[in-house]
Amino acid sequence: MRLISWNVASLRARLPRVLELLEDLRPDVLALQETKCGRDQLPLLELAAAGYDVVDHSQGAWNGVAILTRHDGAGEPTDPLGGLPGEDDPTEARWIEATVGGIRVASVYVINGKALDHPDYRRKLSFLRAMAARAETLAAAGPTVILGDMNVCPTDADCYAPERFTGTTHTSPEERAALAGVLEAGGLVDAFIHHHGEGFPADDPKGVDGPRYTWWDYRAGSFHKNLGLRIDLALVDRATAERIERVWVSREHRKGTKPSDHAPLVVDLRD
DNA sequence: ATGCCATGGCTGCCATGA
Repeated sequence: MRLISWNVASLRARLPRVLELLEDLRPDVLALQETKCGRDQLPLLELAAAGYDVVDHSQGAWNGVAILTRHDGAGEPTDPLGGLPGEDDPTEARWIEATVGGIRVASVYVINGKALDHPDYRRKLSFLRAMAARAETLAAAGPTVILGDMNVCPTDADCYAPERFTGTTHTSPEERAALAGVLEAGGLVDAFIHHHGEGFPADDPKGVDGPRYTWWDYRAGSFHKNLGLRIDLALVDRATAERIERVWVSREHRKGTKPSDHAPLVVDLRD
């Protein structure tokens, strides 16, 4: 079973690249973030023609998450739930979950936070606390995989220049503790680290398992200089972690025409 | 210190991103 997490930064703008990924990698599950379109604007016909069903939690111009499932894949999505229980602003579309192939799968786009003294930063921490509560509930009920853009670098090794991020979002101790709280509450592991260990190098992005980072700024040639962040994660329960065959980042899908600034994170599970 | 690039919304810029 193959699950992929990808922040596409507009599904409509990225549709050719999404269709390319579906054909190239044939995931059973594709968790999308930042679809940035209303439900009535989703390219359902094109995705169906590619062999995929969609469950979504859409807002309009901002945010938006979805879970795509392959028709002949691990199973149809059942019991979709849009919105994170306990989130402080339900009008922001940042969480969708559904059961696929016996796993409760969530696609999440965590609040950016903007700056440590911005109200959104407090909301980011609050959102992560609500995620922890949800992770605990889901993991108690069965196999759980939370895929998405966490907007937090778990450690300094997940940031190309941690010294430049002191006093900003994404690397603050509070955010890291809040993210760690999600893993602790659910008894989950970071699939990439579980598979590769903390020592996976950030300076060999062209290696067989791809880069450590999942995001690079569009500007200043950051991608080609490998100035990136690892902020897109797959959080999985310990039993499901035993099924991990490979976890890797597809650098190829960050290249080429009109790429997203995020690369897809691929999780391959043994059946 | 700011812009670098890219998206959407509303129409020549502003908001957002990480």
